[in-house]
Amino acid sequence: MASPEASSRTAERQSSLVRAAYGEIAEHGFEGLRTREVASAAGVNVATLHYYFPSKEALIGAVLAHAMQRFRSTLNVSGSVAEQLRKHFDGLRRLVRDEPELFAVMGELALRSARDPTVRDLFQQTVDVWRRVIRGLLVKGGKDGSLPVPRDPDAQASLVVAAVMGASMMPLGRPARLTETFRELERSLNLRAN
Amino acid sequence: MASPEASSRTAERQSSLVRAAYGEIAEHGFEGLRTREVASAAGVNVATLHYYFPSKEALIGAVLAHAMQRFRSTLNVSGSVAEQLRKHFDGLRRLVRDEPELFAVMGELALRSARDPTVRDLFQQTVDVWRRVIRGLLVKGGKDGSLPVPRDPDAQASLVVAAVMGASMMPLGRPARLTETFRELERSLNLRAN
DNA sequence: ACGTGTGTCAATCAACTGATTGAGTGGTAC
DNA sequence: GTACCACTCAATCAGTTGATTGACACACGT
Repeated sequence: MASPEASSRTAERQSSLVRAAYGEIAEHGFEGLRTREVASAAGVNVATLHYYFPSKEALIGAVLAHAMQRFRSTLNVSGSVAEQLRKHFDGLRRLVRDEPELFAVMGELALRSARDPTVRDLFQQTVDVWRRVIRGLLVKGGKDGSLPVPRDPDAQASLVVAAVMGASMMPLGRPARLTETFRELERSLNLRAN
Repeated sequence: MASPEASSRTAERQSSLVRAAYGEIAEHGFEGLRTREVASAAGVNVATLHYYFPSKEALIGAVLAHAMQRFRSTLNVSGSVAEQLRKHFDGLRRLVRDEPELFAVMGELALRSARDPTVRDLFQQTVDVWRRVIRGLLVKGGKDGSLPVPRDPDAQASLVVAAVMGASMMPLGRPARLTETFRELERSLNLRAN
């Protein structure tokens, strides 16, 4: 044990490498992810990267965990049911605006999840939690009368998840499309008057 | 000119290489696309591939055109407006079931379109045509009374596009999710009674 | 002063990748 | 038969990639 801050220093270096990899993936995709570039962006040597992460895959695993945790943090909201749903959408809107890289990375992870079991497990689990939260809110809103009783809460939740993923993780043209999609989604859930 | 079928033989070889590349992308993504594998899957030498396509990028361009044309072919439907929309969704469902590789490839192309201008142009254009077709049907259905007059046809069309892309191009868990999403989408457009 | 463990780097390795080369092969025209 | 053509291949090239190596620097306990 060299010093008391040794572990925190290690954690910081790892975090800096993960953030660098995160940015590289957002910019170039997995296809263009190079350990040299990651190390360089983090301001260290390639060997240093391999000192903290035994392999490229281990680094990707850390990026995966980081992205999923980042996304899950948007699921914690409070208030009445309708309010929670509105807040959830507002939070997503803000996240898309302020941190578009997160969705670029999540899109890459989504496609990779079809081939990489490690990615699939955590990614699918996160999406599943997300869908259950939405489903739960819809059902709860139907019970307390703040929303119409849902005929098919599973299907509604699936639609929300699919639409948000499609709109945010794939480049669909002008950003106006994203706004429209969110607006219509809220209408279809009776969260909007107009 | 060696023989009258020389050009058709060339076209066939090119097509076979494109289909091979198509399958490779569906299976391994752009990240795992190797010219050697494509040539091998098509049963020819790497040099033969480069005889028909000057570069890997040219091959990708051909795959792009092939995928987009394949998708556009689902947009041609006939009948009353509501019927056209229903047929459109049925066609999409069938395509997802019978040709899932198409959507895997389109997902890869969608992400790549953020970085590759060539891909972006054709891909965005295709998505745009798609959205306009849906929007047009919704408006027309409102006019002839077969559908409710849409408050915001642009937003509705955007929601459909986003939801279908999210549900079909990204692995969202069990296939039931896809069925649910389509069902709810049809409900939100008043194409379903229940 | 000395030894030890942590962290960092330039240099290098083996494997891989897109692309090219030169030598053919078989068919066609004359 | 021979000159020419489209086509194919094994072998190879140059550049890239993830990962490793050996040397070195620094802090700290003794």
